[in-house]
Amino acid sequence: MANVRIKDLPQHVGEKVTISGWLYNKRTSGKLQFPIIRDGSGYLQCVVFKKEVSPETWDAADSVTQESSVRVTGTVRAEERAQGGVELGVESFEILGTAQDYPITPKEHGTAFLMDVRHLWLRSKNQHAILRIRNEVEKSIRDFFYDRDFVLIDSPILTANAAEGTSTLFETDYFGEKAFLSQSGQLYLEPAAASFGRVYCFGPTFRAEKSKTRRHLMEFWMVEPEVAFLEFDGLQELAEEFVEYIVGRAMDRCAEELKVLERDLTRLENVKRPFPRITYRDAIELLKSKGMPANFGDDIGGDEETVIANSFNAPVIITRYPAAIKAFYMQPAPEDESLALGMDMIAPEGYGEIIGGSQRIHDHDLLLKRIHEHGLPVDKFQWYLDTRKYGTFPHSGFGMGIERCVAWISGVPHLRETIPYPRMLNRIYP
RNA sequence: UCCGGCAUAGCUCAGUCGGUAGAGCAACGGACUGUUAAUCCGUGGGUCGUAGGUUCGAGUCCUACUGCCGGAGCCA
Repeated sequence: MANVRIKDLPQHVGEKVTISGWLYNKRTSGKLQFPIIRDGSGYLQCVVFKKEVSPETWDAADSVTQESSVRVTGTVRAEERAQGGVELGVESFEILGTAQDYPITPKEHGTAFLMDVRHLWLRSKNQHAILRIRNEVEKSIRDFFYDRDFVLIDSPILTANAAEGTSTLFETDYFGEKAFLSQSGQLYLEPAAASFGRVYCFGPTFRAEKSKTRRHLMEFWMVEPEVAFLEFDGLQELAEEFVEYIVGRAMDRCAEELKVLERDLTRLENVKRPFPRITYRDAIELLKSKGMPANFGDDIGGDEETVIANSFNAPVIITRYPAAIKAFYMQPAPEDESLALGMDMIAPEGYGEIIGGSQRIHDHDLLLKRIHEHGLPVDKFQWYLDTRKYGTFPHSGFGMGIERCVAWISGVPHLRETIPYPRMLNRIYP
């Protein structure tokens, strides 16, 4: 008999089916047992009456332990008392693999312990819900760009040079030469934009910074669109449309998961265009008015971001930063060339910067000057300068961190739960 | 790298003034024919992170170290 997925059972009421999965929990009452099975698609209450089954089936259901794998056959029936509205009247119950002393119990645990057993923690209800939301976010990102005629350009992970010359990179050996794990695909996308007009990359990125906060991972996923002939205002519109779309998709298609996580949906319903936009100068004034120590020219730190985010209901776009505190490739603002046409999008509720983007310098000589000013090795950037040498064009792009986005949508406080196997300071196992 | 905190049963924790190690959950045994984190009765389970010091006596006080957690910086 073919397996049926638990989520499809309401369409099989009255039929005899076989379910394969793992024992989530079990409640017993003498000659009656209620094993709860999960199969990845849902949870199913099974009912085993001693007098209705063989001694072998009874013993199997009686002795089965939490998280053992099982195959159960029985008749589906509608039952109000069961979660999900259906239950399975068991005829046969078979243990495929016994789980001996499963470490995660239905009671509370600390995150240090849970991270040690991350490979098992993935089975838990909340983790399952978070990773399903991540799955939906990743699919909606691909749909968004595919539907708008963007071409996916997979950027290299092994690179010869530090993209922005700022962050600390993981170093590895490349047949006797130094190589680094990529911290951004952007520089590789700009030339590709001259081939397709609209491109994006989506993959893992690596930062060797010894960050120890809930907003940081050593290995995280980033999506980076890059658009030819798109200028600064259009870039902000693209970022807004993108974020509104992703949040909307998650609310549409992950309602069940958001409910499991007890996410306050009113916070997500506010994510509608246009988002509030303020300049860096306004942001500094706002911080001062809230009594924060902030001066023009300072970087906006985590605490400051949260204060700004809490002043608005939707994600906030901050624009026109001092060029001195931003990356070398950002286009100067036309009205004041000490400002850069860079934008950050700050998520609400203290989740921090989810998007960073800019219009790129397209003038060859200005870009060369900036490379010199930042002390970067010109020879390593020759290929990057070529985009400005052979038919240059104004262009813009941004990067969005997937984990921060998923953490915000899911309402989980720490990034480590939004990626299946987080790489953090002092943690590369499992 | 810097600042703060924590380390006791498989897990989450309590442990008073320094005087022979405790609870809940999990595991195991038993009772129970509609349970919803089922309930009830019982059993087993410990090198108190490591090393040193003070003391008649240290889980408890002191020192160092290790590990972990949270935050800062950096950033997405």
